[in-house]
Amino acid sequence: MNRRNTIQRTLVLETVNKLKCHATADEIYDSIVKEHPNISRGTVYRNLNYLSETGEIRRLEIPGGADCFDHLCHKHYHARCIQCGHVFDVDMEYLPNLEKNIKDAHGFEIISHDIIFKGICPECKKSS
Amino acid sequence: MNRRNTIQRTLVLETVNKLKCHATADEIYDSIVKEHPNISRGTVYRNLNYLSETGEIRRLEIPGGADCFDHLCHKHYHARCIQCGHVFDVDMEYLPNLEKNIKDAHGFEIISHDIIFKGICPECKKSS
DNA sequence: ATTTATGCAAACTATTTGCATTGCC
DNA sequence: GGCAATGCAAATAGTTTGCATAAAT
Repeated sequence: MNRRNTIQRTLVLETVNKLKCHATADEIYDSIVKEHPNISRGTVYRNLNYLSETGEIRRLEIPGGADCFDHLCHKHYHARCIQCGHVFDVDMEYLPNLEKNIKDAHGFEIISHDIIFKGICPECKKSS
Repeated sequence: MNRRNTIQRTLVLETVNKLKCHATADEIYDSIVKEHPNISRGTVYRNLNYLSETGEIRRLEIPGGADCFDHLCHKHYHARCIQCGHVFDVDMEYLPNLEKNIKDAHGFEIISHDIIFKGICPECKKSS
């Protein structure tokens, strides 16, 4: 299980860092293919999984949508438009103590938490 | 667009109420098929969508998993085991004021929010 | 030389949709 | 009778996987 730094791996990591936030696997793939037409979707997915596991990038699981990948930045929350599906960052303090509010976790060991706000984005509000 | 109360619709609603919480479309379908072998998966999905829209049941979008459907109960938060994928209720007060903590929503109109804790459930902790 | 990683295609999971038919109101 | 809803199957979206080949160490 020795890591091997392939061009493809490097490309995926660089592209996630370049796109900064909320890029889906497909967007990352699209961005890479432009320059490297031979890379395969499977490889992009495999590397996104690998890099999330090593902690080099962060995976954001979107309810009702495709997973997104972020470069490492401060933890923050998200809002998703229920109409267009777009994900936005929310300007709100991260609540590291939130997990202490749990009265009884029934033996569940908590590792992290996400807050996802749902609503209508400005764009969609305009066109409705 | 006049609602028509079919046997299938009634069955889906009753089954969601019976299973109480966190039943996936598939679990709901399985439960109904036992008694009514002719019902189709498509119909179950269509009715789950319909009943969520009318507000008769609640849809819970699970990041990285299948959507769940709840009968109407008090709002609460969830924890999902990153190993087995099971969803649990969390015994923690609902925070109706959470949305007020947002400093700048950039014109985003917030309708609701979810908090999802991630971690390892007691079962999976045992077997690792 | 070894063995991890790739490319490709096929498989898979969750869900939606087109269409002819059924059956509620 | 009219139109909403069904059953079925095919389509879709997102992602994973098996396998032979390529390439990093």
